[in-house]
Amino acid sequence: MYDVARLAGVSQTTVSFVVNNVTSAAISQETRDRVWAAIHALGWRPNAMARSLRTRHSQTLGLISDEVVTSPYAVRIILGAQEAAWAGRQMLLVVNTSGQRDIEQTALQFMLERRVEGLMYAAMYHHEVTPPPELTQAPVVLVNCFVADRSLPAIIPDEVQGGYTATEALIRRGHRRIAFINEIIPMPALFGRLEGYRQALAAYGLPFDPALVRSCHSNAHDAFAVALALLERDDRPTAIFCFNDKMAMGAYDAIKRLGLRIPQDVAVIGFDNLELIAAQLYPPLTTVELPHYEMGRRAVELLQTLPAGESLPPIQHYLPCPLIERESI
Amino acid sequence: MYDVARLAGVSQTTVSFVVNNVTSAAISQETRDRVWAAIHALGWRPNAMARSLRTRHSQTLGLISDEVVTSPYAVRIILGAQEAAWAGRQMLLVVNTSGQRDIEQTALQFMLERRVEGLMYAAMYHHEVTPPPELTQAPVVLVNCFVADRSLPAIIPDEVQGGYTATEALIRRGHRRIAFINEIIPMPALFGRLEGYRQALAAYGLPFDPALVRSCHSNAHDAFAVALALLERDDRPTAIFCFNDKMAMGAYDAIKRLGLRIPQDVAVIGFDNLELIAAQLYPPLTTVELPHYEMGRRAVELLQTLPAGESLPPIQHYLPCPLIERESI
DNA sequence: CTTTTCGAGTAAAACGAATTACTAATTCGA
DNA sequence: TCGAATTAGTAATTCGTTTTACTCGAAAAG
Repeated sequence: MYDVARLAGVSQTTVSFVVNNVTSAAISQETRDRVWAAIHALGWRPNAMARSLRTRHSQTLGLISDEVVTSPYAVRIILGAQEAAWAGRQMLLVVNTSGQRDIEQTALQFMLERRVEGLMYAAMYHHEVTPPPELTQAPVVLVNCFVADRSLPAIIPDEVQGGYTATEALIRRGHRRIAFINEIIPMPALFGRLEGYRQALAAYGLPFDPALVRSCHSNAHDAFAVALALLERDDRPTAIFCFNDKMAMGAYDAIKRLGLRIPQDVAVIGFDNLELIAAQLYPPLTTVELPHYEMGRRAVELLQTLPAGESLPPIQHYLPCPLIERESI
Repeated sequence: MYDVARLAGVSQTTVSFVVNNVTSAAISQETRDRVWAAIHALGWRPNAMARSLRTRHSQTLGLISDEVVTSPYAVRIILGAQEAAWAGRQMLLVVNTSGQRDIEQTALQFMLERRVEGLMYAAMYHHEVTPPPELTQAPVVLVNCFVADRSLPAIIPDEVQGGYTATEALIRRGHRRIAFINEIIPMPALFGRLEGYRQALAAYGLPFDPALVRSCHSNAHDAFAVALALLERDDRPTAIFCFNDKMAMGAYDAIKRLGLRIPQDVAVIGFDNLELIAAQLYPPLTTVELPHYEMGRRAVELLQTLPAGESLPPIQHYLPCPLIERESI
């Protein structure tokens, strides 16, 4: 900056004023032009560290994730966060901990040393977490996860509404016997979606038939077997709500194996909206989307609106899971 | 740091020496203990910006990607880069440009202002790129892409070897009539894999039959039609090499539709190793993996080994695409 | 004519560490 | 017993900016 000043024949202060467009300082247009010319001639570029040191603003947000980065399920959390950060002229510092506690700890230290202006702690799938206590040394928001006592702000998908939406979409298509192939490992999604399924049935005056609700591990292969069993009953369901798209893939196989057509004979609806599966299946799969992008975006926006020095109130933000209509129902 | 020094009854210099474990300075164990005690009592944490300003090391690498972050295809580039960066005590600054030129430009400025110690410019799929010229103001390496004149170092998958490996795997299983459903939009992968396919046939003394090589858009639906046509010939192939896993998904549908079995009647091999598809299909899909993780890792390692101030020689590093054996051949 | 007020800029003090060049006290070696 | 070496530490400078509190001359106001 001193070099630029010398070349432009002004003081370093003036260069700073020109670069930052400081309105309170009166600098003539002529001088501004000379300064900019000098800047370009020298190829000078401000040093963000010096600037941050002085202004005490790092313009940086930290994102610590267990596996989000790896998993196609939730990469969009990062994208949403990154685009929102970008809009606020901030950069995103990303660390994937692969679930290792020590990495998590160190990553947190690193980010705090870099004076991040906000922290996001994200999980690959919606579940309870126990983050390190230092997390609260910067404004923090949990993404796709929550702490047991709900003492930290969190952004999570509204699983109940998602289950309701999926079921309702089938009911509206005239289905009365709707099977639900659920996940078997206990997790919020399992309970929430089941609850939504029940609420939708109740809302439309349909009976809840326990025989139509099955559980298995959430992969195509296991769901194939369950769907087959379900479809070989005399009073087979006319629609299947699958806990996720991978299971829907298995259900497709079962339906085709029995020579039935989708959606004419059996409708299928999934959950997750994994483009790779949902859009590639034939017919394309109607599904409910987990609002990953939206969660990332909202998280950053919450952090950005925060007055300096304060932390976010421990509100649990439930984000809706929208219906993605394709051709399977 | 001054506060810590005061509490410990030493100078700020001493605190710095203790914190950084400076061996050239002789500080008694007793004093060290007192300093650490003061640090913990005050909850002091070094300020990375001040440190970087003074040391002129940002401990940061930048990763600019077009869509990598979004796409399940290549997220692993980031993971590989991040883990390698982590191993070198560096952090990764990630920006996804969504292919927009202006975002790319600004992101680059931001990163240069933050004095990144290295830059990676990554693409979602292997193709030619024209990055902004400022890219070379820091050591840079292209990942999964290259420039026309090969004047920048790049890390790219060895498509030819990949095509060869896939074809060879089928030949070794005894297949003699091997179809290849290729991508139709011109790109390095298309030409490379075809070349590998031809080389493998030649190496094993098999004739190249143009009738067995078809092209279509790389999605399940179009590949379904092509596979069907291929399998309805009198002299149908006993194996199909698909340009990618999505197309293999379509081939599976076609084979099952015709009542044929995989791999007994027709073997299928894919490319990409998209866990979501390859592992969920039945039978699980044997495929060739694009070394995304490895590319990210190698890129960072190249940057890390670089002496300060120098830039990498414009070597094009071809990384092998390993065979992932499952049950479809 | 003074006094104010502008306009156009400048000097100097932070920001929070790392680092260099010292000092003062002790120990060692012959 | 005296100079050299070692031990234990400190003062002051520096990194590259932002920002506050000036200055200095000219025009406007009274």
